[in-house]
Amino acid sequence: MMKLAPYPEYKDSGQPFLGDIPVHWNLFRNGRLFSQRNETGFGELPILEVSLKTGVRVRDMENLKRKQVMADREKYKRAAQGDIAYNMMRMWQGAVGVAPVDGLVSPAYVVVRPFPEVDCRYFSYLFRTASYMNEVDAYSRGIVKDRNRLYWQDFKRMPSPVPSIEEQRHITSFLDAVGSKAQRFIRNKRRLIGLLKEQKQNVINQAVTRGLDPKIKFKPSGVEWIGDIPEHWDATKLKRVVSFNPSKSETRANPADEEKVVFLPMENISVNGDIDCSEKRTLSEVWNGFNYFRRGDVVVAKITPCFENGKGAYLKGLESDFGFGTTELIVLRPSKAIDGAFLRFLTSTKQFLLLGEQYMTGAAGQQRIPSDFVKNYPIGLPPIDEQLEILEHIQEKSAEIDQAISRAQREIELMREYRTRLISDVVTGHVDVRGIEVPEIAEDELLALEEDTADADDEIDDEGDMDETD
DNA sequence: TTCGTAAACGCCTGGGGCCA
DNA sequence: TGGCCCCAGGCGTTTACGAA
Repeated sequence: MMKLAPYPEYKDSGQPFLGDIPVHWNLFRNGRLFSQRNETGFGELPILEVSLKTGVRVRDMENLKRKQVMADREKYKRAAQGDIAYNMMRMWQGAVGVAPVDGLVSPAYVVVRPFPEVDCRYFSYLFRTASYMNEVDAYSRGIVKDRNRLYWQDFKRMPSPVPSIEEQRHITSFLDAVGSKAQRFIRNKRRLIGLLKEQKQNVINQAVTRGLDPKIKFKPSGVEWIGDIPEHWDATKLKRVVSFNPSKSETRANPADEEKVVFLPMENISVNGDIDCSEKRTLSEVWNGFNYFRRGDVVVAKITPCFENGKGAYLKGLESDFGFGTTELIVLRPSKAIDGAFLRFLTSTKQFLLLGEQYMTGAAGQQRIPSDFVKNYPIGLPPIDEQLEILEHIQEKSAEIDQAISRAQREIELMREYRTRLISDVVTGHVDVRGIEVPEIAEDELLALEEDTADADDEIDDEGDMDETD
């Protein structure tokens, strides 16, 4: 990260949200920088949309995700290339951007045309800073926050810090370059996280299907896609060591009782095997129509996409002795020959999930895994002592990998914080970037940056599931 | 008990209508 | 034109329910 210094001299802007600004900067009302463009009757132009995520872009009419009701294109407003357009209902959330081409926007949007001393990209950065959005909120009107609108009359009263046009351009180029660099960093970290997750899965797969000692003798498992297994392991099927969907009559509980037990809907089971036991229901509520299980059982989701995502859990930490859950689970009760945690790993391996996908039955989109597939799933089974050693090994290796993943996720968060803070500091004049040389950025890199910057905020909580197509 | 499928639900994005 | 309310529609996920 580069070392940046403040400007040599400052003056009071008179605006609490800005504080001091460089002495050579101006503070103008937006009405001094932009005029409203209210032109209609250009029905042949492409439709533009403004959203919180993507700023302004051309709407893809051929691959519309939703059918937009478009009353009359002639009533849509024209936004010329380089104008700023904002969604008046969402401006306080940052729904603003620069029109990439001449196009049309909804009559509910506001289009502003820049005067010659304005570089719209600089103002697009400024308008999306947290402090400016707060100010927008204060200038917006509406009876509830969610419906606050920023009308042109109010927008034009808002003050903005204004460097010279040359400095605006330099700042914009600088921020584009920094953003591009940050995005590359984040992309690489995401790749790393993806690889680490894969590595963790491989550690598990390797350990539960081939054991820990690569030097021992192997024998053919008899199943082509499993390959060889250690010679002293049993080649068997899950149904030989697991009982399926045990009967609730074993609880000897009275179904009419008002006793409360844990209830697990699908959403309370996570893909990493954690369960949320906070939901409790009475026996009379759940006795009929739901799946029964007890502490120490293993559950596997059978419906798409839960199965494909590997949803399932080892119910070691179930808060009540037994409980009930959605019928979209298969309940597996481990025998003495197999440890519950080992069983959970076996039913979350890549092989199990990929093969299971091929056996899915039912209507597209809502398929289920047949219980026969699970019952007849072939496995290599080590002696119970060895299973425990394997579990210990997985735990140790997973902890190391999890640590590396957390570190990478934290680095991404820090980079985003740095980028956001830097943009805010630069466009409000808190740091001086005039003397810093800006590297050239290719146009396609710039376009990618615009998309990525918008997407990035959504991905913060879920780094692993991102589409790594680039 | 298993399976097929409709429907509910939440989230998200964005636009239209009505009235003053 | 402004102010406000409500609706449309996509999509993924999950539940509910009835038939086999």
